[in-house]
Amino acid sequence: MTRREEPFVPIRGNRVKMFVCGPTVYDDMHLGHARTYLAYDIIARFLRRAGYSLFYLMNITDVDDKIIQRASELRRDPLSVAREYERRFSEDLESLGITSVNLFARATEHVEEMIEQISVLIKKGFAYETETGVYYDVTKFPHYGELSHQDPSELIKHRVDPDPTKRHVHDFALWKKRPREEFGWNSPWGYGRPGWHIEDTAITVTYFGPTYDIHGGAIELIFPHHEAEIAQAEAFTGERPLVKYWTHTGLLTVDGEKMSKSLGNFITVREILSRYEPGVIRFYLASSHYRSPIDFKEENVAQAEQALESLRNAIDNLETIDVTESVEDSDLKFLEKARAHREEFMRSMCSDFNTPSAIAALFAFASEINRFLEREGRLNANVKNDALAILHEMTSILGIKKYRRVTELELTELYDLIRLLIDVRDALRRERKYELADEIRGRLEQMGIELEDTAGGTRWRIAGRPSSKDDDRNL
RNA sequence: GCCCGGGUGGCCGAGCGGUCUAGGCGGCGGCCUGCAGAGCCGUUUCACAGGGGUUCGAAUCCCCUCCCGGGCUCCA
Repeated sequence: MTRREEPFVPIRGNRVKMFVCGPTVYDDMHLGHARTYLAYDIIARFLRRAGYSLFYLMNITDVDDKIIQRASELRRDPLSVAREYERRFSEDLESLGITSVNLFARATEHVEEMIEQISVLIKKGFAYETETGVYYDVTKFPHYGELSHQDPSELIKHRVDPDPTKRHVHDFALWKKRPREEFGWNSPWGYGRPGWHIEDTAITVTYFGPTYDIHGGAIELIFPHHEAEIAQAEAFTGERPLVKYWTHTGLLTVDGEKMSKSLGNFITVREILSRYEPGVIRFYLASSHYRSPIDFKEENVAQAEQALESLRNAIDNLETIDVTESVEDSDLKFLEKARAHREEFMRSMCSDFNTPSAIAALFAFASEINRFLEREGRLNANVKNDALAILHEMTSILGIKKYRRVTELELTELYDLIRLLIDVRDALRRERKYELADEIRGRLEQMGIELEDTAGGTRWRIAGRPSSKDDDRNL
């Protein structure tokens, strides 16, 4: 509300309640959506890692004009269309590694609560009924517009003609009366369906009560949606604030224009994931601060891919470094540096979840590893484990650890076979029979298997994918 | 019309009053390597839309201007 960064103090102990505006399930998720959900996924991972007990709630808008329109185009039942896209949404979240949401709450399963809230709002004089529906009288709520710095009387521009039965043009619908043949519910005000804004307050008040810690969503929702949420909830419960910390993600644009369904300039998560692995997309999006706008260019994704690869090379280097029992001064120094990089990483994340700055700390660590390896060529075993744990902590907050999507190749026989070829080739190399050795490497490469000779032995990997030794099930 | 953002070196992108440089990608040169890859070292001339101010000192604060985007239907 203050538009400033403020110290984060949860309402109760170390418990944090976070709500993020979820999707309207009538089409597939695109990169713009991914940007927002990814930002909150990282925030959630970080808060948990920082010791907070976080409950992350997201709504699913499964009743809405667009779904109904879509359903009628397809001549299908709106609810089945909603369920289908909800399922696809979950699949997309999963493939992006967005696993931090505790509970998804469907609008259609909270209609009772919405009706109750609307009844109370009418009783308290904040809402009124007309022949077309029930509306919230924004003049009754003095704080309306405070979050987005809007003066209601200045909101004069309308791209759609306001409903003529409303008292004020900016009053918003709580309940829309609709004919029987449409998808809807019975209510004290007749058959119809709820307005869009009421579902979130019904859901958050149900699960979180009158006030909670963090509310997330994209900046485009700040007005009127979030204003409406505040007006509804605070009028209903009589308590304020509804939310202690409001956060808004910046928009993803394409050629300077907002990526959106209506403009048709969107690229779906499924599409982009057919070309890049999830870690790359996560890294790309995390390379900008969550509040900043991002102008999408595929070449920048490719840039991110390069950057991520060099980071992962450093991780590989640390994982495969030779270990010794002895502890050298340089080992201790290295560990000290590793801890300092971790501190820097966490400090960045504490500063309004500054992922780009946190990533810089990660690169500093990577460079530390490579330089140490170059200089020392070995590392104490315990120090190595500690350093790897630190690295794991950092990469798992961002969710950019390596993915293993080569399940068809997980057959140990195949692994053994590749290893055999590598061993044979190494023998040839020792005998300086480079032509044959290079032919083996070349042929394997044609098959999509890349070899890389290092001081610690030959590594291999599936082209464009993380190295074989990586086994990441916990992203 | 009103309310918000944003404009940083070839590209991406932090910083938002002062210390030495953010960081990355790309380019170039070198080292290492049988070669390749990876890595390391160096380099890519004094970057901050423009103009005024405030200040000992501004990319960072104030004012004005320009450009781009978002909101005031629905939209992450």
